[in-house]
Amino acid sequence: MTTHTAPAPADTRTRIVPLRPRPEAPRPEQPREPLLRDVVGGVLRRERLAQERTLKDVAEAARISVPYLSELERGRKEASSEVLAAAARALGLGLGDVLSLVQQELVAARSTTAPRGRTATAGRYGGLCLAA
Amino acid sequence: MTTHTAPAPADTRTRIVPLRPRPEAPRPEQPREPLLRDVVGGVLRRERLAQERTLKDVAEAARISVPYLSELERGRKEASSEVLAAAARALGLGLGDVLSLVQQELVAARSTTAPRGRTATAGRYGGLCLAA
DNA sequence: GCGCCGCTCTGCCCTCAGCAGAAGGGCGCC
DNA sequence: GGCGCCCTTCTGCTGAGGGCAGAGCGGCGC
Repeated sequence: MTTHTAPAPADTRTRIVPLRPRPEAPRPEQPREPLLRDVVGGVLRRERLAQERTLKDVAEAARISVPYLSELERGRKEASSEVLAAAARALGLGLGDVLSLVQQELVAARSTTAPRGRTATAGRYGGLCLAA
Repeated sequence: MTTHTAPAPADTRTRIVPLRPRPEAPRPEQPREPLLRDVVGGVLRRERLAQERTLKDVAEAARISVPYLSELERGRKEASSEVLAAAARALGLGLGDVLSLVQQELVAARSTTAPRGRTATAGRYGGLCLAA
């Protein structure tokens, strides 16, 4: 069963030209990236509090139940695309806004967790500066 | 370290200082923001193709089944936090990278869909320019 | 004390995430 | 020309978990 057939990389079937350098660090043990739903939940809660609104208020605006919104904010349930959009909307935000905030937190968390933390991350796609 | 006048930034649990003007356009109708899972799927597929890799390859790296990865890329199934992280990782990206790309697509889509489209969106949190 | 308000915990049901198996479709090989 | 391989997508199935109604708990005004 061993690699008798060889790596045989040259399956030249495809010739799409510009290959991006496939990341070949298989598992260099990047410890823990925070779980997305936690970060999203945190953002939602922070925004809600910043607006001084209650779970009930936002939940109704988003057409979801109060306990469920609570669970989302605490990162205990996974928000589907529709629910997330509704919740964001209820806070007067777009998906893009929420994602911005989430990203900021991810970056912040990473820099504290691994101060020299660099993945392929920012460098490549980095410069997205969306202005008004 | 207790700046006693200022709302100490020391902890995340900051006192919510300024109430943000609650968004009071309740919900007239903002017609269609693209569904998150579609955008995410598109990003995953594009990245995979850019690396010239197959579903099988990436699926194995992410420890998920091939058909399921296909569904994710096509936006037919919702990706949980863990699965999304695994898929991103399998492509050599972090969550932040994926979110960046997703956000870019959202912005792009919006500008085509609603050329004058402005929500509370970009203005407020706009300037996240993450550099190296 | 008592009731209200805001949040969280407890089950419950039914959708859907996630997968094994097999069916298209394209290209190389004999 | 046919055969077979590879990548992808479709078809059911099962168990996990999304989403909710209802009750429980601490705080504050009366």
